[in-house]
Amino acid sequence: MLDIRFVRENLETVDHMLQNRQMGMDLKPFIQLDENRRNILREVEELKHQRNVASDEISQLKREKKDASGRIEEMREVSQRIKNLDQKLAGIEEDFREFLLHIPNIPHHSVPVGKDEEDNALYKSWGEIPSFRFDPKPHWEVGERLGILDFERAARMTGARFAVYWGMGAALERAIISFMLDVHTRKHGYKEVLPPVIVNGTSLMGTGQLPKFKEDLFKLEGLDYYLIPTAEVPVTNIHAGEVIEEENLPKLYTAFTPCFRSEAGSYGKDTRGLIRQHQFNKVELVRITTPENSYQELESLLENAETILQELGLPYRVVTLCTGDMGFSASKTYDIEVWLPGQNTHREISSCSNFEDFQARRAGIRLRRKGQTKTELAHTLNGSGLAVGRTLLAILENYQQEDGSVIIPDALRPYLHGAERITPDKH
RNA sequence: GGAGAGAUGGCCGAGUCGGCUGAAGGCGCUCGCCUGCUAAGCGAGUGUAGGGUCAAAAGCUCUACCGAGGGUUCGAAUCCCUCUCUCUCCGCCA
Repeated sequence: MLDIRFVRENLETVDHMLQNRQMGMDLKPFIQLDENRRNILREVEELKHQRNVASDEISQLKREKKDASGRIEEMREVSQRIKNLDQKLAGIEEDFREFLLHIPNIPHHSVPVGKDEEDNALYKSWGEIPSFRFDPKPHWEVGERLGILDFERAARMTGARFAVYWGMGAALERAIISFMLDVHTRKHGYKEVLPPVIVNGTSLMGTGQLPKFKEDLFKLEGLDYYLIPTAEVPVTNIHAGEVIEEENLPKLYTAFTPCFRSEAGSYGKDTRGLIRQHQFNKVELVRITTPENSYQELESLLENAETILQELGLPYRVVTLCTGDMGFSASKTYDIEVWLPGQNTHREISSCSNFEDFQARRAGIRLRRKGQTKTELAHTLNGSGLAVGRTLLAILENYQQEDGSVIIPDALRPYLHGAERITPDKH
C-alpha cells in the first residue's frame, strides 16, 4: 500500500508507474474519493467538536443543579447529523481503502522499464553450462526411472500437480532442507523460525496477496484461514503491528515451510514434473531493515540465496525483473534462474525482492530510532533460499549419469549418511 | 466440546452511581540538574492514526482510539448485544 499523501501529491508519478507496470488504472475516481472523504471528515469533526464542548457544558450545568434540557435538545439533533455523516464516511472510506489496496508498489529507479519477461535484464551468471556425452533427460524421467518420484499415485490419491517422493528422493528433499537451513543460520546469521502454514486474511493483506490475488490461494472452507503460498506471509507478519527498536535491526529470519498455490490460470503450463506443484517445500529468507539499508540488504540476501546454488555446483543466472514482470508488492526483484539441461533452459529457483515500506505500511511494521519518539515504517525484503523441489529437480537433471544414476553433490552427502549416488530403488 | 475468569498506554496496574480520565499510581525510557565514581535523589518530558493550518518541516489545533464490531444516551473505558483472543478446571487428543 502506498502512502495516501504521496499518491495525492505525486499523481503523475503514480500514473506513470502504473503504465510502466502494464496496468491500466484510472486514478481520477480515487482522487475524487479522497476529496469527498476529507470534506466529510472536516464537517463531521467540527460537529464532534461542538458535541464535546456541549457535553462539558451539560455536565457543568448538572453539577450546578441547573437545567440543561435546552442544550440536550440541541445536541440530540447534532448527534443525529453526526451519525448520518459517520455512516456516509464509512462507506466512502471502504471504497477508498479498497482502491488504495489495489495500487501496486512503485518500482525502484534502477528497475528496467519493460513489458514482460523478455525485457528482464541479465544481472550476473555463475557456473559453466555442462555438456553431456548423452542426451540429458528431464527430471521426471530421471526420477521415475530411479523410482524416487511418483506422479501417478499422487494423482490418484489427490490430483494433478502433486508428487509422492520415495526412498532416496524423500531423503534428498529432507537433506536439501537441512543443508539450506544450516547454511543460512550458521554462515549467514539468520534465525530459524517454524511458523504456522495456515494464516488469516489480515496477514495475507499485510504482505499483499490479498485482496487482489485471492484466486491463487487455497482457502479453508467456512473459515478466514488460508494455506500459505509462501513463508513470506507468516514470517513477515511476525512483527505486524509492532515497533522495533532500530538497534535490533536488521532482523534476519529463515524458515522452512511447505507452500500451497492453486495455480489458477496456469492450466496446461508445466504439467509434467516438479516445476509447478500445488504443494512444494521452500526455505525462505526474510529481512526487516531500516529504509537507508534496504537495497544493500537486497544484494546481501541475493548472495545468500546464490551461495546455496554455488555450494551445490548448479549453474545459474540472475535477472533483474523489468517493471512489467515484477510482482504487485515489490519495488525491485531479482530472479535466480537455475540451468536445467534436461529441458535445455533456465528456470526460476528463487525470487528476491525489496518491498520497501509497501508491506510495512499494510502490516504496521515500524521502527524507532534511538532517542526518537516518532516511529517510521521499516523496509521488508524476502527471497527464496531456495525452492526445495526445484533444487531437487535441478540436481537430478544436472547430476544425471548415462547409466541413469544421479551423483549426489558433495555438500549434501553429510546429510545422507555419506551416500554418493542415487541408484534405482525398488519398492 | 462443557464450566468459569479476564482483555486498559512500552510494561505493571487503578478507574466509584455513565460526564474536567488520553486515561490515577508505579516501573521503564529520554533530556536536564545534583553528586569524587557508581547508586540514590530532584525537575521536565515520554502512545498511535487521521484531518486542519503551513511552500515545507517544526509548531499549533481538531477528531478518533481503553481486545474487535454494533447498540443505548445530549454524552460510554464505564451500561447492553455479538465476535475474537488469553487463562483455569473437566472431557478428548498427536
